[in-house]
This record gives sequence, structure tokens and C-alpha cells, in this order.
Amino acid sequence: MGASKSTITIADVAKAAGVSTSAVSYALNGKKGVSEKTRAKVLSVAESMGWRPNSAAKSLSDSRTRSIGVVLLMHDTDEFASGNYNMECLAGLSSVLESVDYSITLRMTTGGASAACRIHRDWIESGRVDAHMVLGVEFDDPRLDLFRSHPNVPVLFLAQEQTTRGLPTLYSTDADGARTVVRHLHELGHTHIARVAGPEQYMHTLIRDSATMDECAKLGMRCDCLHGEYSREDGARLTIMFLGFADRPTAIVYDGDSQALGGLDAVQNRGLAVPDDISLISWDDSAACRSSVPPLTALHRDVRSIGKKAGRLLLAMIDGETVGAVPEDPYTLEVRGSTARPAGSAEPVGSAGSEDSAILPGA
Amino acid sequence: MGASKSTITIADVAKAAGVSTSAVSYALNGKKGVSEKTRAKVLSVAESMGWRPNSAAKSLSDSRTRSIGVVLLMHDTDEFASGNYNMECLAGLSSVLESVDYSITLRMTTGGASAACRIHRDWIESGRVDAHMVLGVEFDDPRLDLFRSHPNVPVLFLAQEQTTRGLPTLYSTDADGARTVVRHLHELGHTHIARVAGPEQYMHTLIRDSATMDECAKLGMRCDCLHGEYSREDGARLTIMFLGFADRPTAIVYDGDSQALGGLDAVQNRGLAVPDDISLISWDDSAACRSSVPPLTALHRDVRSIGKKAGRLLLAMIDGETVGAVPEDPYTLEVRGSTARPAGSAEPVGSAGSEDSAILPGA
DNA sequence: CTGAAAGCGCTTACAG
DNA sequence: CTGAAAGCGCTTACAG
Repeated sequence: MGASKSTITIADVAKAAGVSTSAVSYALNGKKGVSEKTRAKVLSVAESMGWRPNSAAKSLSDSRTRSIGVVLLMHDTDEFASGNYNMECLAGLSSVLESVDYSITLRMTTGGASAACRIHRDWIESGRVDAHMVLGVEFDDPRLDLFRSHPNVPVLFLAQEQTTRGLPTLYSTDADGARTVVRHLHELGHTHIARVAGPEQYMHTLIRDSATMDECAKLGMRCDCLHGEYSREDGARLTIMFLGFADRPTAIVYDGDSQALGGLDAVQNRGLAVPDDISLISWDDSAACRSSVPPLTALHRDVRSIGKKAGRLLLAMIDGETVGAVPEDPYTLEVRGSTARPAGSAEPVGSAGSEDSAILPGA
Repeated sequence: MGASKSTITIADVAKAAGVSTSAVSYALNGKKGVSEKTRAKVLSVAESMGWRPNSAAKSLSDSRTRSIGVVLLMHDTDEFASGNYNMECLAGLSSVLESVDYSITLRMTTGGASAACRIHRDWIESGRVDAHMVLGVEFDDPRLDLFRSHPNVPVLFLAQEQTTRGLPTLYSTDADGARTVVRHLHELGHTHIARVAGPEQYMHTLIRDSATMDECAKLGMRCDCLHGEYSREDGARLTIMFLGFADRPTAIVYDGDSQALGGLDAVQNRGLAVPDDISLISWDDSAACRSSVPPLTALHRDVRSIGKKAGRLLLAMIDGETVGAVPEDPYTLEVRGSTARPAGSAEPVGSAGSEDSAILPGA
């Protein structure tokens, strides 16, 4: 027979153990105030009765829900791009929360930032969660104002620090990533590269744009840049435009793996060889980048570990610590078979070769 | 100045409105027991004070957490396959819960079914959630026993009914799907087909296997079957084996889109044309199936709507209704450019052509 | 229709 | 060290 009768409370345990409920509470929570003998007695009785703390009661009395709230924005367009990112990020977060018995309170919406904002506001006002994590921040996002006006509510943004100024933020090091890519191509001897960028409505697109331009300028390189959606189609389309230039770039950098895969197809369908005729690099790494022919050199970041870091920061904030702007772990460049010296070039400038799959630290 | 001072309670509202807390409670919850005048007064006062119900207190007193628990199994192998499925499913679930102010309590684990089982048990014992949703059930899954021994706990399995016998289950109609595929090929005139199946450790693989065999037998068709992982590599590898057969099948059905894409590559790399030399069908539809050349005929199901249906069933169970085994919406066959009459065959048997992208109801 | 009161299950000062 | 008691914020019989 199981313990499925009715819920057993601390009072039941107290009665069975012949002590007061406060003694039971102290014993169960490992607090001082009970003798070791009593504590042992209580623990064994509670154990044998199958007692388990009622989460609602606990939340009410210590005003901790043991959950952190996250609302995901669903764009019905992208089938995996952000889906995978969110999934991995949640997995990392969950793994950290697990150890302290916290859960994720999840909500998904197709209503964009304003719908998400409404949910967060609701959670704040009802004390539904102990902390909030917000992703997918947009320009003029109402969630920024919401949390600015509730400075005591623990929240962590996963966004560019430029957009969340002043709010606790775990930011990606996109500028450093862009420079890493440019330097890699520079060391291989490229002097004219192109960038197939993501939509201009994202802050990170702008940041990558300007860091790329800046680094190229420093190194005396030319860089052309076109923007498009994160799709194979746009990757191919923009690649074809670049290939049509009278003065053709010798390397193309893509902001997303779908774009890069589309670009690879386009290049090869035109009878050009990668990396002999042209080098390709993908921002965002994925299994598809690894299994393409040739495998794509890609800027890689461990999204799950980002989720973990976010979890640690959130727990710290719940414990009263103050968090400012914290950088994610740097990107790493996974050098694979899609980058090489430009055709007809002299020896590479630096010492980096493209023979082996090596890992360069970002930044 | 906001309402961020200290939390305002029902007692504050009662005092401000000059009534008792019970009157406030009745008024706020739309229950009878207060005059319309009092109700209006209370509502406006509560509104102006910015009162919001405290979720923990509410949970404690009516023993409803307003959340349903789901724990996701993370296999660090598959990057998107199940990731997308889970994401879409959660999105559907979330959209249904939203309207009744329920949230998802989420946990992710890499510890497999047993780790998931521990979490569910914990939730049951602590009253952490009002209902449970379980996915990714395995053979001899401990979660089956857990919920069998807690018949009063609302739970819904998303699994094959064969494995959850007796437990509330939303099951996929894989057998019907398999038959739909076979009939489509039969109508086109195929008499010898092959099946690149998923791993034999999944119940749905076995179900698809046997339904395929059965339907083929009925229609006098021959079917060869090989099993492999859900990967492009295995899709290509098994396809090549089939192509090497002295008596080559004229159509191949893949259990997953990755396999199908890998198979498509393999076929084309060998100089064969799809669908002229061989027809290909993918179980599981995706953007990649739509953008391949030619686009793949695929068995499609709307995962988000599955999530919605699951949500509705779960809410019904929370309200005391009994749920048994319920079928998902049937698969639909999206006929695209990868299926056609076998080379050198006469007119198709049935009336189905492969010219246009039509939708056939599954089953 | 309305108010006073007990209860949900746990925590935490406060006196012995 | 230990017990009796109040409190967390809300709901719901129970008497007026």
C-alpha cells in the first residue's frame, strides 16, 4: 500500500514523533533549535511516514516560489534557428536550477514582446516566480521599462548590453567574434571579404557589422556587406550577388548556418570549389555545418553553458547579490575545411593554417 | 510612483472598501454572496490599489497550483529532431493553458526516464503541479509504474497506446500513417518498395514496420526494411544498400526527415533521378523537406495542435474528467515532387497523380 | 447580503 | 532545547 491516502503534514509527523511542529520544522530544515536526538527521531519518523513538504505552504510562508519565469517568443517562421537556441539555453538553466530544487515556469507566446511583457508583469504582481529571464529583446522592448520600474525584482536579460543599459544582462561577445573571424581570414591572406548579414532589425547584426568593418579597416581589408533573412534562400541569393561582382570577394562570412548552407550550395552549383575558389564561414555552428561537404568553418558558442551561467546569476540575484552586465563565454572559431588561402596567394601572413580542425579562442 | 512598496493584500482592500475580507474574496472571484453594489465598490477599490492575488496563498487555500508539469528528456545527440518536436508541443500546450492562467512547470534532464521519474514523484508528493505531461516514453519506463500507483494524479502520456495501456494517453496514429504511405505508392503503381526505418528500440518504429508490412501484403506489394539512426548518414548508408540490390525497389520510405535528406543526396550522387528513377517519401515533415530539390513528399503532422489537444485533455482531467486513450489528429500526406509512377510503368492504378501538391487525409 | 472565524501547511520569533 | 502561538494571503462554511 502506498502513501496515496491523504496528504500528510508536519503536524502528523509531530504527533507521531511526540514533539511540537516547530521542532519538526527545525529538524527537517537542518536548523538549530533541536537536540540531535530529537532531530534523528523526527527525520526517521518523517521518512517512514513518507512526508514531503507542501510546496504551496512553503512558498506562502517564506515567500519563495522556487521557480524562475521565462517566456519564449514564438515566431512561426523559423523552424529551428531560435528553437534550438531556446531549447539548449533552457537545458542549461534547468541543470543549474535542479541542484537547488528550482523549476522553470514557462510560457510561450506568439504575441511578441508586448504579450511577453504582460506575462512578466502578471508574474511580478502575483509573486508567481522568484526571478525572471528574458530573451529575444527587441528595439524599444516594453520589458525594458517594466523591469526598470521594478528594480527590486530579480531579472536577467540575455541580450546585447547596448540595449539593456543598466539592467542585469548576460551579453554575447559578438564584436569579439566578428574580429576573430576577420583576423582568421586575414591570416590566411584574404584582403577582400564579404558578409552576408542577418536582418538589420537586430542589435547584434549591427554590432557584428560595425566590428567587422572596423577590424577590416585596421587590417587594410575590404569588406562588402548585404543583409537578409536567416534562410537558405537568402544565403544563396546574396551569395550569388557577391559572385557576380566584377571584383569578387575571396571569402564570405554568413550570420547564420542556414544562410551559410544555402551559400555553399549556390557556390558549388556555379562550379566553384570551396575552399579553393572561395572560403566560407558560418556564424552559428550546428550539426549541419559539420556534415556538409566540405565541413564549414564556424564561429561556435556553447548555448547550454550560457544557460548555466544565466542560472547561476539568477540564483545569486535571488540571494540578494547585485548583477550588472556579464559577458558570455567567448566564441570559439572551429576551423574546418571551408576556409583556406585565397587562390593564387602567397604564403599565409600569420602562422595559422587551415589543414587541421583547430580551436581558436574568440577575442 | 508605482505599487512597488509592499505587497497589498485582500485585507487592505477590505479595509479601504469598508467591508470584510470575505466580501472582498467573493466579489473578486465573481461568486455570489455580495450585492452588486458591494461588488462594484470592491472591484474598483482593488483595481485602484493595484491588488493582485498572491499565487502561493491561492494555491495553498484551494490546493491548485495552476501549473502543469513536464520534464523533457535531453539526448545530447540529436540536435533538432526531438528538440523541435518538444518546442512545438510546448507551444501548443502553452497556448491552451494561457487562457485559463495556467503555466508550464518545466524541467529538463539528461538522466533519462529514471531521472524524469524522480522529478515527477517529487512533484506528486509536494503537490507542485496540478497535472503531469510525459513524453519520450521508453520500454519498461519507470514512469508508467509511478503513475499506475497514483491513479488519482492527473497525467497524460504522449506515446503509443500499446506501451501505456490503461493510462491516459494521446497517441499518434502511426499505423494509419504507414498505410497511407503504402497506398499512395500503390496507387502510383509501385509494387516493390523499401523502408529505411528508425531504431528498433522505439515502439513507433515497430508499429510502423508491421503496419507497412501488413498493408503491402494486402496489396500484393513487396517491402524490404532496414533500421538505422535518425541521421543523414544512416539515411544515405541504407539507401545505398537498397540501390545495390539486384532487384532494386522503386520507392523508399524514410522514418525521419534527416534520413530522407541523406537518402536524397545519396540517390542523386549516384546519378539517379528523383522521382523518375526512384520515389522518396519522408515521415516527418520539415522546412528542409520543402526546400530540397525536388521537394519531398512527406507525412505531416501538426505538432503544435497535438500540444493543444494535450492541454485540453489535461485541463479536463484537472476538472475531474476521465481520459482514456485518445488519438492525435491523423497524419496528412503532403504530396510533393519526390514521388511519381515507377519508371516504365503503365498508367497509375488509382486516380492519384503526383503533379500537384495535394493533401490526402491520413487513414 | 454580510461579518467573524477557522483552515490550507509551513516558518519563525517568543516565552518557558 | 522545546512548546504554544502568530503569521504568510487567500477561501469557505457558519452564524447573523
